[in-house]
Amino acid sequence: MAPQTRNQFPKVVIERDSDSEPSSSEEEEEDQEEEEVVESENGERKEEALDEKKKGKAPITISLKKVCKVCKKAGHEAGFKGATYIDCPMKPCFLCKMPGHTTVTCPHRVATEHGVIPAPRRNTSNPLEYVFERQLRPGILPIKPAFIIPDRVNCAVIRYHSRRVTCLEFHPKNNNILLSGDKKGQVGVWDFAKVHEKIVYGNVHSCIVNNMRFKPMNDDSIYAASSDGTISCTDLETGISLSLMNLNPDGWQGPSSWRMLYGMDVNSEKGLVLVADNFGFLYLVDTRSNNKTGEAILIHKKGSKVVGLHCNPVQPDLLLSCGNDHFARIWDMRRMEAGSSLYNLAHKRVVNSAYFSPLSGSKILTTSQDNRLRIWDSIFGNLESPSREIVHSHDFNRHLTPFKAEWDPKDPSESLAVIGRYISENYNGAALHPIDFIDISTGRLVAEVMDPNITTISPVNKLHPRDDVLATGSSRSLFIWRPKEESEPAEQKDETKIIVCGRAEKKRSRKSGDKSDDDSDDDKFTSKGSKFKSSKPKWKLTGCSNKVKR
DNA sequence: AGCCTATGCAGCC
DNA sequence: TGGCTGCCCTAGGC
Repeated sequence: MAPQTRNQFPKVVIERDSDSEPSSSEEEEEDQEEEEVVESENGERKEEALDEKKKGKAPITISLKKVCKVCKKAGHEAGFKGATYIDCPMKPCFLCKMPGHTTVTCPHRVATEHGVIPAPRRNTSNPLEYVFERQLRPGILPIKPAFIIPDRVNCAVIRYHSRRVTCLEFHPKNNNILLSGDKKGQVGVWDFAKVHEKIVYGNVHSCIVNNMRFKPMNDDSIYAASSDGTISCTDLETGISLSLMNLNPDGWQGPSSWRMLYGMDVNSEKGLVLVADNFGFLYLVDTRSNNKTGEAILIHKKGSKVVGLHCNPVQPDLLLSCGNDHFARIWDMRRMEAGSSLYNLAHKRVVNSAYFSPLSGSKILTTSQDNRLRIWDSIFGNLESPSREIVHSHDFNRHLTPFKAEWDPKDPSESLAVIGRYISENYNGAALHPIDFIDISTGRLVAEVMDPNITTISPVNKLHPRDDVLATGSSRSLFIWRPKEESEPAEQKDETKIIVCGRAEKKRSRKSGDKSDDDSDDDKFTSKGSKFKSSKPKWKLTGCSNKVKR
């Protein structure tokens, strides 16, 4: 099956604020040439060589032996051809991990259904399930309303953070405030309605911010868990941060003792912040006294990282954890002790995230590094095996923030999830990594959302709790997506507002190494990173500087 | 344009 | 258990 070019980009072209672009006719010619090349490569290569000879081009012994960049063996090639990635046939499929075929011919890719492996429906006589079916199920809409997909970039801050974005959080009340944490330990507060209003607090943590949660009863403050081993509580107005817990009071004593905090959630009923570390332990912090309560509890394999914690939205006693020991585990908060989990949900690889469904709390959605999403339809039903597995490309890569499938908190049917895609696809000659909306009740790919300007992978995504808005963290940039307005001729309505921050971290020309008062260059945001021609990015760019407050 | 690097996990011994 | 090695689509600086 030949790789296909998919999707036409809407001509949502606004305006350029510069005349220094190369003339368009030139570019178009180049575009055509490139297309020819791509086409010929889809066909027979030998013919191509013959053609070359006919044309009289010097056939300098470009050895006919093709050497694969991936496995180094001769006879075939792998890697990018234009915007299409050709797999090495010697490796198992990059998507589903099964041998015998490559990604291009993977059944999970060819099928629009994205590949669902249904689990056998077992009859259970579990009384809890009966209660669930009687009492909770009627509250969940049997007919799904049409999904509304935010599929158009409304505004963005390019290179907002100085390192890649690791987590996002919407403000619980103020609809236009987005928080973002980064790998360097900084926290951004952005008002995306007043696009220019934004700040980055530089002194919150000393390395990766792994999770943020708003403080219940005081939505001016956030908790953050970091790989520096501390939980912070930061005032969003002032940026003043206090540390609730420090697991490395003696500083760096080597990697075998350095504790990092990953999973975090707040249980407001119990007045607790729950955090877990890279050695398998859970810690509880009282939100009133800001002090650790009780002893650390081993909740995953000793020495393994616990990457996610989630409190059930309707049953405050239920906790869900997941981690590098390939398990997601369900706990009863009333009796937390090592080995006392209610259920252990097995995965083939590391579990990047595990979330209860946002409204009923009765479903579980997990993202695992084996390129599969797993869904358990009812926590009161049979939990021995997932109800469905959905093959989806979200491989682990040490340089990327781990992918996490996130529920749409507004979907009354609790069936829409969003997750970034790792593998790229050829969209009009550009290799782009879309953000996928998946109906987890069927495995159907509802929408793949992308923009020719975003050439980087988007592992961090969050759907707005009230509005039809998607926030994306991709590399160091943030994007806000809204639904395309059908009624308007997309042409001019609603300019896409893009703010481009400093080109890069400033050289430490000044003693402090701080760049807070520098004016950063307003350079173009183009798809510079892309090796491929793409539809021309034509967003109007607004230059500005990025304030980092320390 | 092309090299370099940060640094997570798995699999091997 | 621990140390070492290798890794299929990174991103961005130099």
